[in-house]
Amino acid sequence: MQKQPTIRDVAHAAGVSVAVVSRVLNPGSGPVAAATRGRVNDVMQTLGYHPRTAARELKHGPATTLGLLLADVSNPFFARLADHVVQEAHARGIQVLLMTTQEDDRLESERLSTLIERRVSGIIATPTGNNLEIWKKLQDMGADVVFVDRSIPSLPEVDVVSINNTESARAATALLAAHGHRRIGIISGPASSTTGRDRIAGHRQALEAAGLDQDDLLIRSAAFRGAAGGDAVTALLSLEHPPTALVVANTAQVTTVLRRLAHAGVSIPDELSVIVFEDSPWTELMTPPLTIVRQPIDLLARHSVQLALSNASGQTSGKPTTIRVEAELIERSSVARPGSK
Amino acid sequence: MQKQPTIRDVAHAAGVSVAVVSRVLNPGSGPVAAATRGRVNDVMQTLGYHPRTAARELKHGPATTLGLLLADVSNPFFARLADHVVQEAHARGIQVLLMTTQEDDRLESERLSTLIERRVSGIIATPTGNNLEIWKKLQDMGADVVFVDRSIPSLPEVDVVSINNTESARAATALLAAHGHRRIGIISGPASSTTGRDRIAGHRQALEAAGLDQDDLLIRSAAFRGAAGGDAVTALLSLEHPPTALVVANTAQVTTVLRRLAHAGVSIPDELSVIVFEDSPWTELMTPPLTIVRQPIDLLARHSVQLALSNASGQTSGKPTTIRVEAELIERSSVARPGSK
DNA sequence: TTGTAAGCGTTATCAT
DNA sequence: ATGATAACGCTTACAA
Repeated sequence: MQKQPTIRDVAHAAGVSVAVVSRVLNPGSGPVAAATRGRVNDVMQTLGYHPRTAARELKHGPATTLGLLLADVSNPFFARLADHVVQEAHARGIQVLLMTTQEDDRLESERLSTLIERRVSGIIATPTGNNLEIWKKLQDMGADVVFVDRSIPSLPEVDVVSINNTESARAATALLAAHGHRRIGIISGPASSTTGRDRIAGHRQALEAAGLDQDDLLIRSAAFRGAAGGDAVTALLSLEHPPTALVVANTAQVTTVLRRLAHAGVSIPDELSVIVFEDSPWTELMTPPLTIVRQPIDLLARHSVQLALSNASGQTSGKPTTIRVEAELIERSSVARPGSK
Repeated sequence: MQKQPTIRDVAHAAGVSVAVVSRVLNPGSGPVAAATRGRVNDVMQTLGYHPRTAARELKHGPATTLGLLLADVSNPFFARLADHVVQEAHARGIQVLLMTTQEDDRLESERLSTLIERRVSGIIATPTGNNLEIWKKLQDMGADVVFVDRSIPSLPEVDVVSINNTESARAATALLAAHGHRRIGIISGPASSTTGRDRIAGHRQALEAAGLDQDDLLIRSAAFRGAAGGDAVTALLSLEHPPTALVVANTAQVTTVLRRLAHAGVSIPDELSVIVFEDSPWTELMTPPLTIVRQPIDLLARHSVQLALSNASGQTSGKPTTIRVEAELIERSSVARPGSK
């Protein structure tokens, strides 16, 4: 960008003082004669004047920028989350600085630093699970942090917005059990993640409620990145007693799991019933259409932005808020009775 | 965020002047005794000091923020583009302000305003095609704009990074023709978009090269948003002489098209051969696996960031740059000879 | 109603 | 090697 006109240029051209220009810039900050206002506005127009955000932010904290720290935006779940967060934020006149961690705590801490330096008014994040000290420092600094999707148990002070992971997984496994499956596998996120742990817990609850054996061999924690999901499938299939049903509770690994299943020639649902945590339009286009657990991404986004911003408004509620929205189990055709081959 | 320590607090606590602190903050900006540097660093550490970006930006223009203006991040293509842009930017130490337009020019112009106010060092955008005056003004201001994916023909001064849309569509249609299809349909983006127009042009080239009739009824321009793709399918299928092959060149409408096809009970590729412009992992998981046109998103992102930033560095090459990267036609199983039903 | 001037937190220029 | 101090562009008491 070239040398842009400043508020002084406008003032001079309009034959008024900078204070007056500032007042027409910020209506309500002081009186301005209608005639003057008109003239000033005209000048701004012809000069192509745009107030410089950096200068404004320098005075008061910038209640105008939100940091969105996601693992990765290639993952459609996070992408849609980002989309909604951005829209919610824009609706409130605030902008979003998008950062990604690739699930790498080193990168996460770097991103957090720049977020701090920018004095963002709030941070919405899917934490890697590490960098405990930094998160702590952040909340000590009075930063308005909201964890979305996942959380960090040892940081109970932070606001959290997510689905009820335990219940969602419980419902999925329960549906499978209700169809008569006795050997139900689950591929979830890493044990270090709350989503991974909670979904496994829900799975176990359903197993217990249905009076089924808890075979730990059927429970697989797969990393979010890489081919972990596919490997878990292979391991599961080569078991002496392989599962007849599978819950894929690791959204980031759904396609790798399905690919491996396809390569292995496993037919769904005849040989294996499947439920996935994933709500892409593609799930419905599969053969057969997949039974899924759908997360209400719009709600996750809305609440996250709300929290991140309400806290910023000084409404330090004191108590940390945890919002759990309901996920929806959508039955399609990838679940059948076992042995229906 | 609470009241944070400033450079003055650090200076005071370390028993030096702010100038010294600034020098340790910006190595190379001046000499600092090793001992002093150590002391200052310690103080910064214990005080938890972070230099405020807004203040820095106030001095010199912020070569530290990039605006990324996309139509919508729910679209996996744009999502992956965003992901790569963010990574490329971070690798260069610069941050990304993510904005979306929902293909709405009103929103686009608002977003552009805030980008201007922030004096971002560059803007990477998928323009709606309107707001001509604003884009013009932007380049007059010396802003570093890069159009990615699409462009605006009447703005030849702007850098553009995209695949060769004409050639990509030509290759797709040519493949279909080579399989013996004589009635090949195409569903592309709106005629107002360069991608829409170029891909249709490529389609026509292939038709001509193959000596086939140009039936305009087989050419459908569908809006990026909404159910336009599905409607186009219905229209195509109800033709007296429906196509035996279809190129879906509107990435945003691929799933709606496939859904409509599925509902209509059209079997692929027996009744209809299909090629889609889309590179989601899901395309390979479909039955049958889809033949696709893959865009090298990483290259699009890398070049975009490079251009947006190199221009910013004052390297005003003068001439606008247009970079066309090659898309890849990946043959899978959704294309067969016609009438193989 | 309008103008003056003191910051906001950094960087950079000159002195010392 | 270090220290004052004047910007940077804007907001905001406080005067006029």
